[in-house]
Amino acid sequence: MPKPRTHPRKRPRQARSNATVEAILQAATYILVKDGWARFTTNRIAERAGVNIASLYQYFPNKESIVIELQRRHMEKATRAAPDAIATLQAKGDLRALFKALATASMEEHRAAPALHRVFAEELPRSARRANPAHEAQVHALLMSLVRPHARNVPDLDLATFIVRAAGHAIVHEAANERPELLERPEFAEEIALLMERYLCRPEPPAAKRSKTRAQTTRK
Amino acid sequence: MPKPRTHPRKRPRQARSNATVEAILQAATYILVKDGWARFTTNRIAERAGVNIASLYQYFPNKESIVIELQRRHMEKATRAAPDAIATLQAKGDLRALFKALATASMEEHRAAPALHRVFAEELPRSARRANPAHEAQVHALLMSLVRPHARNVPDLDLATFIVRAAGHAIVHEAANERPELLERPEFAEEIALLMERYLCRPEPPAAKRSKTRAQTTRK
DNA sequence: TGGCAAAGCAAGTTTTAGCTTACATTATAT
DNA sequence: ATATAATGTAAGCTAAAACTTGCTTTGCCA
Repeated sequence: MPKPRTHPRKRPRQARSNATVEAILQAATYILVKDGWARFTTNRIAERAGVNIASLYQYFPNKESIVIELQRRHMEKATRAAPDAIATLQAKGDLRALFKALATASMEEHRAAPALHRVFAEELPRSARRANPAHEAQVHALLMSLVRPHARNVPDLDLATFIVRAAGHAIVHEAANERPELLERPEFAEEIALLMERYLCRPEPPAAKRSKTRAQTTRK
Repeated sequence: MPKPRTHPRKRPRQARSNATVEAILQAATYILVKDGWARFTTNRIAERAGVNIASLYQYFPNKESIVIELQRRHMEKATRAAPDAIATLQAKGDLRALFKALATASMEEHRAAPALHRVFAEELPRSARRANPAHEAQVHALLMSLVRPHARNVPDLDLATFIVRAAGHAIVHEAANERPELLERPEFAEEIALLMERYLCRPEPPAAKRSKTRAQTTRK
């Protein structure tokens, strides 16, 4: 039994083959967005791209590799804008501003390619999903470091960071799917930022049971 | 061309056939949870259930109907517990307590069948998903009515409700998938409740630009 | 106890998706 | 301009998945 292929047989070298690859990816995007994963077949992709199915298999070893390339490109675009947004905002030193910027960036990203984003997040079978725990952990650590200096009276910062990340992502994602008009409203980003700020920046704890005023807890 | 079947050919009438149906659903659950949608095939289901594939097609008109029945049963179980939790908590009249109870209920539900829940939420193709906008709208309206009496200085309650719902659901769901141990910790529910309460129960607005102390805005 | 409906099954049929083979055409470099 | 690599395609193969047909067995009830 021939082991399943893992690399493309050829890499596009001339302009013509490059165009072929682009056509394939464009057709793949179209089909994925319009018809979903269930009807995402190599035959259909090749047909819509106007290239022969065999050509498709010259540049992609298998079906999965196509969707992986789509995700790679998407991620590339998405992460290009993030760092400077963070840097700019960290200077301001304001939790609210930070989250507003993050929310806005996320909203823009979703607005740019809402359907594709939905498919990546919801519709791909687990096998085709970027299982990238390292990246996830990195994001988590970064967010936590951003938040730490401004958090007030948060007993478990790791937990809080988890909550903030999950909530932030899901809110924008849900909005993109169910209420796309929200992505156009700046107040939406403001509300998200407010949610985060009020959660992370808490008043002095009720001073347990006995001590009424003390309470300088910054434990851990 | 024979139109695609939509109803089962037979309904189980005797004990034996009833057991067959149960075996099918049990096997379907197992496969869905263990191997995911991609390997969720009628042949495999029948094999694991120990029944003939043709028998399966006596009681289920097609593959989708199996997963739909699974979802129906799951929802049935899940919604049985909700109403009294709400009723009990509405009496208390405390936003924090309400959200803590809701979060706890959600956590328990996820804990009971985490894998199945994940599959329903993430892995099913759109065709097999319960597209039930009416139900969604109902939940939204209910939550908004629960929250309204306690919200303070929330300019757009509909938006806030959307945010709260999306966030609440996603946080528990993410936890179930990535940090299942959180589902065991009561503080987790407390943190979620805190997130909601602090977001919905806001201090008097900063009184625009000039007036320093006044500010009794409850606009809209 | 025999007749009939319910239940069950072996062994298909059909379709289609993923992928390959074998050959034809086009570009590049010398 | 011609050898050679790059690119393209027609026509399949293979396997598996959804679903049927035709028949046998089981249970119910008079």
